[in-house]
Amino acid sequence: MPATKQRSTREAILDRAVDLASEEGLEGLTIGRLASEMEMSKSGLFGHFGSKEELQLATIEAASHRFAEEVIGPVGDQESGAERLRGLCDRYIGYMERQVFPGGCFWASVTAEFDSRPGPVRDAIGEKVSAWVGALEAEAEAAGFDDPGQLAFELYSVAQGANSAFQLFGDREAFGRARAAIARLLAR
Amino acid sequence: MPATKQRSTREAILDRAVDLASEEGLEGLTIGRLASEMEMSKSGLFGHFGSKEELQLATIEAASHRFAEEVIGPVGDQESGAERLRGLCDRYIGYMERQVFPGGCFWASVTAEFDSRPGPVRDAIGEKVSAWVGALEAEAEAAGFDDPGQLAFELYSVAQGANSAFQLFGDREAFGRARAAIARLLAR
DNA sequence: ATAACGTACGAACGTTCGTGCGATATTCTG
DNA sequence: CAGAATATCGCACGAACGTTCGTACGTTAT
Repeated sequence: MPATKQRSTREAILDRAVDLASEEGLEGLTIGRLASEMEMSKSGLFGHFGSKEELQLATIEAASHRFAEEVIGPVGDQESGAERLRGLCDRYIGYMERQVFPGGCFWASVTAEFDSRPGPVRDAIGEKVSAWVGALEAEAEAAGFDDPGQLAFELYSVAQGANSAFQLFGDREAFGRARAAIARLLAR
Repeated sequence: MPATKQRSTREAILDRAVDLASEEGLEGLTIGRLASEMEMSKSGLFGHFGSKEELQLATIEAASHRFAEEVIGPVGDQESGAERLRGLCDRYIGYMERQVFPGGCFWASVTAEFDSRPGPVRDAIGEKVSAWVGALEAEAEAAGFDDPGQLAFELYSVAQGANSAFQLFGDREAFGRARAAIARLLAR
């Protein structure tokens, strides 16, 4: 079963790539380093992707899957609207708190890295982030908030702030602050 | 006047370095590229700093000066407390909106880049950011808010969110959202 | 049996990185 | 005006970067 073997190798690479990129960035994610961590040759690993950019794009895709599994999937059984919105926010903060990615929120890292570098990588990041904020907004709308876009923006901001404070200062208190802010926002 | 000449060259270098770093990051800030943009030799430029890390630290210092000039200085004549806090927030959002740094908020960029890399550079960034958030908190306290730390965290978060949305999506509306959120926070 | 394919390898390419060394030009000091 | 100090230069280095090459080993298909 070569297809299986291939895919599992590729997936193992990407699993590690996502962790590495969350700490070192998508540019700091180096083929040589990734290869040595996977105990592969550079060329063997490189063959799975064909270019560094393809590796970066595949890494973004893999991170998106992990994010969906950790944050969106678990609230699938909750009713759309206020309840699911609360669940999403809960999982969102929890995902940062237990460091699903070792370098903190993957999207915070790579957004800051690529927001001044136009190209396919930046576009791919933008699509993922936009889809996530859009999901928050959609639930806010279903919950009947009168300015869902504003609410989604603030929820996203507060989560970003908590991630930043935790990653830079190790300040776990930031998660409590974020939850308090979110609770107040959702209670309006 | 050699000291003057030296310092002005060094300052000119750092002025460009700060702009470059806000777009490419402190690691992407490369001595070769910086030298060619300054129309200097690599070694000539390198002599001013002695190591890349020293260049990074000096760049952080220069960015801090520019930030202080643009955001903190202009509100010096306002009365401490609610008035100055409002002024600081105003200048804070304005500083992002008119892109004092071409890559957006310098601190947002370098924080995300270095928050997983312990060392003197990360420490220097942490001190600057902490001083800024501390300043917000101090004004919040002077203004009589009952949880200044929480307020400072939320103000900082919302500004971060606006910067992120603007840099990634070019979404200027985010500044309006940020101002609305801030106004609501300050009116409590 | 043999042809084709997927996967991995080691070696090398050209480029860029940060960093040193010695020489030259400019400027300040006595 | 002589000499010390400073600023800048060209050049070279070793390492790491992304990428390409030719090759070898299994597995699958013919």
